[in-house]
Amino acid sequence: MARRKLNAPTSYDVARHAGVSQAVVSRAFQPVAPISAETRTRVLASAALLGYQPNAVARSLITKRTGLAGVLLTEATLRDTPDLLIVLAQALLMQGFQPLLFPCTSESEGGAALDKALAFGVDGVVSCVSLAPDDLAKARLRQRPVVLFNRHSAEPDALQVACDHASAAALLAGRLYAAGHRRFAVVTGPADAPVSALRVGSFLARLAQLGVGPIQTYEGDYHYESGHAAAMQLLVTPAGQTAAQRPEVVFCANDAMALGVLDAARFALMLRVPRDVSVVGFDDIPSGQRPAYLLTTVRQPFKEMAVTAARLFRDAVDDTPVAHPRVLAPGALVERGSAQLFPDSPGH
Amino acid sequence: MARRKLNAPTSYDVARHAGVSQAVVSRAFQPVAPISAETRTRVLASAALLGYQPNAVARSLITKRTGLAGVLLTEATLRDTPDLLIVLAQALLMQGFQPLLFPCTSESEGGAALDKALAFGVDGVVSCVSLAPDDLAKARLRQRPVVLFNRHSAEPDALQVACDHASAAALLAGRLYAAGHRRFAVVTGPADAPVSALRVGSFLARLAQLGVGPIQTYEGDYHYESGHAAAMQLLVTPAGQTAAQRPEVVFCANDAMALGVLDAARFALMLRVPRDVSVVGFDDIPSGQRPAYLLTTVRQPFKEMAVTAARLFRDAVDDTPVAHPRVLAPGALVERGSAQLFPDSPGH
DNA sequence: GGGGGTATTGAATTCGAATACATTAAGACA
DNA sequence: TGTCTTAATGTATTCGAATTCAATACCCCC
Repeated sequence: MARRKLNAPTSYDVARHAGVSQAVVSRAFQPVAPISAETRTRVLASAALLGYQPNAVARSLITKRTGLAGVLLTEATLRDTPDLLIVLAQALLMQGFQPLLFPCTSESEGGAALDKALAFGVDGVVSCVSLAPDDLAKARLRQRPVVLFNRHSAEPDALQVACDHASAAALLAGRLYAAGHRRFAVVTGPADAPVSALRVGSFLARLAQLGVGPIQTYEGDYHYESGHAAAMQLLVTPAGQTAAQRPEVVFCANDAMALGVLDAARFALMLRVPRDVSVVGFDDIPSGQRPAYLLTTVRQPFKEMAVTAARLFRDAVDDTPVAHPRVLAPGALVERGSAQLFPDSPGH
Repeated sequence: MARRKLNAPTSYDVARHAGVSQAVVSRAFQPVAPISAETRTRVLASAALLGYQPNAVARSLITKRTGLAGVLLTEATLRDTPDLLIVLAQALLMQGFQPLLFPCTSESEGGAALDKALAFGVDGVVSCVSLAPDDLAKARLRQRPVVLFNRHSAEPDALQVACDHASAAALLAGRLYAAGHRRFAVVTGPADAPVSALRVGSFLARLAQLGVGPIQTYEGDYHYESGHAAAMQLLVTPAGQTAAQRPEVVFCANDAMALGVLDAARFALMLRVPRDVSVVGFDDIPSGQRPAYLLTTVRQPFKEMAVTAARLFRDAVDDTPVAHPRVLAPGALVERGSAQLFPDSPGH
């Protein structure tokens, strides 16, 4: 490996220029250290003159801190809810950590991504992908905290911040039932998506509780197109069958698919929404808020979740004991025009 | 600062276990180094057993390489075109660099972000925000290459990959003119957005060339809402004025605003699109592709641009001379239903 | 004026892996 | 068999800042 020179000045250069020892230069850059005010200003002046900045790599070698936060997330998450990364990055920065990105193509890559993150010397990890118990154990062994974001671990003291998908989905199911709906269909996310399982599982459980069933299910992949395809299968009225067999409600594990369902229903199947069919999703992505969609959905309080996660993260990195390692944030039901939510509404 | 212990094994631990010197362990982990095949496998076996991974920080201290690529981008870019980050991250990973994120609230924060990135010891930077010549000079002094992504620098040997916004915008203007349109309005991005300036500037220049003018302009902020507001101002027909004064075409500096214009036109102003007004944008974001919008726009070849940028980046980091430091990728006109693009179409 | 304390400073060491250089072993060949 | 070459290994040093510990200076007060 070619030894490339960096023209960056070192603490020794500054020391020579300021007429002090290297140790003093080092101290001048720490917020609290045994150094007189005059010396500090003189050293900082020399440093500014020479354009010196402490070398983060050398510093990390001895402090065991890099100031890096590994952020694990799937491309699907990044694509569907870019806001999540934005607020998470902001929150981490606020706590003094720079987000180092580990994009994963699928949920199964979490372990490998964690290994990579640890190898990079991150101070800890915020994971928006699933991690096996073994992976968590490895991180713990290395003293690297892991905050699970919208992911769950059985370990009782694991740090986790999540939206209460289950409660929100159950609430939604109840609302739809109360509005008089009895024929439901569900579009799930990919089989390995834990969040989809939570949402769908809880939705179905609540309906079962209410005596509704059986419910037709379509396995999607979180993308718009799969929602479209799902609708084409779930909502067509085969020859000889009446519209009375058609589901009144399609619940989708995320908004992207719900938009696909909506478009397929309106533009391909010529159904009126919500008169002929109600469509509900999960996430509250921006496009669903537009007048062209007005999607009824559940909003995750990403901002609050991110701030909480970042705080948990910092406390864990600092070894500050945390009172509540598991935080569940309530999802907010956002009622818009894509679903019939009242029993007395026209059409019923 | 508390000296926290890391339970991670070091190369010395592996050396002891494998019965070799530390230097040999180091060599076992380099792809090409003077070490016998048997020794290497033995060392790697010991390493695997102990769970050893070379400490990236210590390695970086001597190799002057961190394997980190600073990625500077605005939150607006991340929100509107998350795909860009996805493909850019993938491309950088493919070249062996981990993306370290530096989100910027505005274009003006580029310099500060660059400083931070350099302080973190990144091997180089891919910047999707503007940088002043001074900033570029600083990075050059530190031997840290900077690849500008969709941003421009006057320096002749600056590394840059960009979409040819100007040509695409001019082409679009020509197409609209040829279709018979003569009354245009424009919604720009924020004043400090260079890409908006390019797109709008070129669009207007082409129209001026064709003898069209003057053209009403509205300064937006790249967000949906500002597009909506723009339409409410640009497309209303004040009392005593005829529809003949209304712009036939609204060109928006990005898709997000174009969707706002579209929705305002259809749902608030009750105009038919594209019969009453044509709306065109720039970016080809997913929501514009849906049947609810069918936005006519220009697609940037992000994938190719990202791959090119990552290759430039790697070559620059490796000091490999690059033949073409400035790459301009053509934008593709995507014709959909939101604009009247043919002279003989009904409505004219 | 001297003892005890405090505030600064400097010299030396440390972190963990990479590498220049020295050394040894093995094989080639006359 | 001895020399020369090449490959493999070990030893010692290096990267740059943080930190430990010793040394100094200064001040207070009896």
